[in-house]
Amino acid sequence: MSKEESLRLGEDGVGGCCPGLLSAPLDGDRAETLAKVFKALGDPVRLRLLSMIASRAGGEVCVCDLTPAFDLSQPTVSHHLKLLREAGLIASERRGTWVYYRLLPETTDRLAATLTRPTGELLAQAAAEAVPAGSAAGTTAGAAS
Amino acid sequence: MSKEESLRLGEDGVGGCCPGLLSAPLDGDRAETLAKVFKALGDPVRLRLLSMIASRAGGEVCVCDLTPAFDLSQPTVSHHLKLLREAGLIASERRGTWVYYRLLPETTDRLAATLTRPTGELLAQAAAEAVPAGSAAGTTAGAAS
DNA sequence: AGGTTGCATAGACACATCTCGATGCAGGCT
DNA sequence: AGCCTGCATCGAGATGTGTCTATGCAACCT
Repeated sequence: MSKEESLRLGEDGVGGCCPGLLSAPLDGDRAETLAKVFKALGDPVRLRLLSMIASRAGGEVCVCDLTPAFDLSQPTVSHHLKLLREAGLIASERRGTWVYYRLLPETTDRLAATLTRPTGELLAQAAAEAVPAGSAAGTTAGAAS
Repeated sequence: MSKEESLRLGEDGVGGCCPGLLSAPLDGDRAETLAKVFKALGDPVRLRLLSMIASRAGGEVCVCDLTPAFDLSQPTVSHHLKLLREAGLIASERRGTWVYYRLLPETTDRLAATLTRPTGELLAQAAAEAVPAGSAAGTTAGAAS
């Protein structure tokens, strides 16, 4: 359990190197890696689990608190936790009888960065919204047929 | 096609109202809605499609440019585009013979916000990283066994 | 009109995923 | 030791997903 094969999004996701989804075409390998993390988030049960873990005051939640919060069997909840763990979104630690889960914020931070548009576009949009309409007729290149 | 049932993440995702995944436990309905969008991102082909669309200079891409970029049949690419559309991530418009897709940045913006930690935690972590270790022994409540 | 091209839809099939009950294993009790 | 509790893993069954070929529809071009 200690030697889990959890995902690494690559150190380059946030630091300014790799531009994220929205600014460059994204090669196949990175797409594959990213897809695994998004797939882990693509289930309402896992989203609620992650949310419960992340929003906990102490930063940790006992599985014994998570399981009864769902209308699912204990093995099913355990299965979902495993997927979140393998996606690198959470980590677990056993202390005595109980197992505690905590968020790995690096991963969610990197995901958020991946979904964030380059600053240039944000500025452009802000400008476009500031000047409602009318004066800008033809700003988006030549859309004429 | 114009009356698609694409998802709305709710106007509250970003404006400061709803706190995102990581700061409050996330009720079942919101989890369900969010999961659909993440599920749409949980496939490498769709990630690459979204990336190609989002990073295009003019903001639009013709399907005729997307399809040959993949080692997949035309209906398969069309299917993936449909899922991205139904998730509210992209929109399509037909002009003459060709169909053009463009990013809906509101959705990715909201997703990024959903994955962003509340500012308090960011500050706390920045502080923790600034002061490497040693002086702070016991800042995280009582984790002592 | 007839033919051609671009894209979407329909139906089918292989494979993955979600869920469960049964079982295993670690740690704490009496 | 023996038992009980908390969590993980196993194997099975139902459902969902990704992909294909075949087909349909819209727009353009003789």
